[in-house]
Amino acid sequence: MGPANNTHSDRQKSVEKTQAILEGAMAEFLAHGYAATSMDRVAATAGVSKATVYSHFQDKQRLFTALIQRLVSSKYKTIFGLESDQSLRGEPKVVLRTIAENMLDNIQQNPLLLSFMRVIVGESGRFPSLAQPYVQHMAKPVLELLSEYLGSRTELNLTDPEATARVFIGTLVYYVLLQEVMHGKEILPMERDRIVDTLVELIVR
Amino acid sequence: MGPANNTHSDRQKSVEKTQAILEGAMAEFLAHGYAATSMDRVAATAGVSKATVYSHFQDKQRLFTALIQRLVSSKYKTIFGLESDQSLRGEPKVVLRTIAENMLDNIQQNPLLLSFMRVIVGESGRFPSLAQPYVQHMAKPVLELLSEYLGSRTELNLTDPEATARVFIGTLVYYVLLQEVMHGKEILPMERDRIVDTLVELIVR
DNA sequence: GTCTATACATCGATAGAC
DNA sequence: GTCTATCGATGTATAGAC
Repeated sequence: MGPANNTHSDRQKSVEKTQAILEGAMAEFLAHGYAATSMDRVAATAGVSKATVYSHFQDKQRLFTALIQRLVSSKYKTIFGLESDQSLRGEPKVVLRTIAENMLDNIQQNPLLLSFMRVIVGESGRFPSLAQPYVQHMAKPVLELLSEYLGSRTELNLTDPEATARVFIGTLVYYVLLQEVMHGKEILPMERDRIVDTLVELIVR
Repeated sequence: MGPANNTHSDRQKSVEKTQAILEGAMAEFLAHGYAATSMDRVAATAGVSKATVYSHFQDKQRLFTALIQRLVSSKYKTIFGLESDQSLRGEPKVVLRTIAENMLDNIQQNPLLLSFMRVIVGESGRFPSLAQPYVQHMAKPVLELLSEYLGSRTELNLTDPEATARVFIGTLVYYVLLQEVMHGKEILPMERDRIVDTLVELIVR
């Protein structure tokens, strides 16, 4: 299976290379951010030459943009474990606890998500065109689904379900941000159960 | 004791240059992040030569570190408007609302704080030695002061004041992060009064 | 202490062979 | 389509004059 063994379609090989380039780009950009990542390292990690990278993506900005948009619109939708409405059955107390624990589990078991948070926040100044898809396709669906749920459970007597959803998600995001992303775990320890307990207790009663 | 009162002390001039360099470094690093900032631009913005920058700070990393530590340990302590306990008098409902509004005011009227958030989060992977002072000197004092306050107001009947403080601060930080830092204002509008109202209503009752 | 000039490495991007 | 080799620009850091 050498490079000269292309008896049939080169187009098929091309899409494989595209995938390899995107995977190399993911590893490098998530590890080092946009500016500190070189196209040489992307090419090396992808296992192709630099010229091949440029034949698939016009320049560094477009490669970075393509990567982030791909991450935002497909794979990472499952961050919050909130894809379907199937998980919304049961007592609100249990449902909310499950949502919170799923979200924290997914992040804790996937270190790339921490890198993704660093990059998407760190580059939001120079790449507002990437921050907005993040808001549109990751934050918005989660907040809307949770708002809808909180509003539908009239027994909770919430005066502002949308704002309450922000409290819920915001508390969890800040917890991960402080403990994991900013390495605050040792300096400012806090068991995650205390966060989840408090959140559920404040909202459900 | 003015800076012009030195007949021929070069040591006095040196500290002025040091200050100029740090100001130039602040403008550049906060605007472009660590990797995308060049020492040439820092020198130009500071109004000195590049060699002078290197005579005051050994290398780029140490300049960046010195800048961030300075920002963390002095100026930006007032972010949350929570320096003294004087603002903690009155009904909890009023006190909590005031704290939240002060914090949001300070951030909204100081765009450099948004840049600071982008940089401190974005570089937290490669500079854990900077993220930790941030936790130590900025997040921790605020959380501890608020925890102490929430715990002292026994009429609130809070089962976990520390975790409740995390809910409070986390909601506000996430609100700023989503609306301002990540440019979510237009896509996902939310009046800040709704956030503050909901937060106060959940905690005080 | 501060400057100008420069050494040396690495960057993004491209040309030309196959 | 993919490679090797390379260009021009720019980066960090330093040498030497004053």
